[in-house]
Amino acid sequence: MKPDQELVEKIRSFNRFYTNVIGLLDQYFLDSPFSLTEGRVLYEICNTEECSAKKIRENIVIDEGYLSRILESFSKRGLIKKTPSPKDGRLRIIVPTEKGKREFANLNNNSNSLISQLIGKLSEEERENLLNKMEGIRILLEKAK
Amino acid sequence: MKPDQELVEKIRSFNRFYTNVIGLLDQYFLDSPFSLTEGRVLYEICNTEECSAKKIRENIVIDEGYLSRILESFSKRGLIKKTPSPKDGRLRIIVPTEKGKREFANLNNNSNSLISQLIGKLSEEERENLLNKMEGIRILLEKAK
DNA sequence: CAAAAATACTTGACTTTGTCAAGTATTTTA
DNA sequence: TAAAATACTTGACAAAGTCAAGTATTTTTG
Repeated sequence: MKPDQELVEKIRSFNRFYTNVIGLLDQYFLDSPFSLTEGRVLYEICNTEECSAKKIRENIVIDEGYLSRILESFSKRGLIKKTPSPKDGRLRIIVPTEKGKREFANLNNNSNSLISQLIGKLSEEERENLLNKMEGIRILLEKAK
Repeated sequence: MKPDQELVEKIRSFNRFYTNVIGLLDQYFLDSPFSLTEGRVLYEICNTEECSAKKIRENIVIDEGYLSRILESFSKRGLIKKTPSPKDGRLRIIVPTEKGKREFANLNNNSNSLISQLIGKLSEEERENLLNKMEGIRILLEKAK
């Protein structure tokens, strides 16, 4: 086995493990009015200045038509307002309504409480430790890009 | 903001980041004859002694009927052999064929090369560092369960 | 400046993926 | 030994995602 091969296998093992962790944490979508993808879209809408479908697609990989329909559904549900950009008539500026913001906050709370649960049994020190490792991984992987 | 709230938010941020990493690494399924779920099932089949649908469902969350159909399709594609267990006639023992093993190895190679690519720009020291952090996270989260 | 190309979004038709519930065969329990 | 439980299968359906053509607007270019 090449020296690297073992490392790669261990990283894959971690990925399988962490895929499960994420899967568990995503359970909060089950009793929400949103699918996972809708949740991600809503996240982008609530965290992007001058949001548009174009900008959303810069951040998440999603089919243009599919996204268009999700936005249409959000609009019908009263979660967002779409208005043509005055600067560029091709763009639709997307703004969350109060209701949209509320539902997003709700979703966040549910997600947060699952995470709180996950780290519930860890001591303060262990939690810091966990976060340090996470941030370390991020720095390394971002560097590697 | 509660002291924990900030930590939770940072963990979520890492999760979003890592979801993307995993998404990128899962691209290797795109030009394979398997869907992501099929890949996971095949993984279980190739890594479980006396494998059966029951055992697969102990390791991955999947609808019983859906799994049954995936296994049926694997069988038709000549990737596995299903035979009733002599010990318990309700169970079907699943064994990968040579072809199944080959295709699984193939899938692994593709996945491995994407990971190699991911860590390609890291030094030996950084790689070890990365793995240490991953294993640290796993230990912490498994402890927290 | 007008025609062509590109961009942003929408829509229709379709495939894939996943779910739910009822059904069959076998084993375990009472 | 009848009833309940388990392991798997099947049919009908719903949700999620993809592909390609179409519309409106803007940018590029000869």
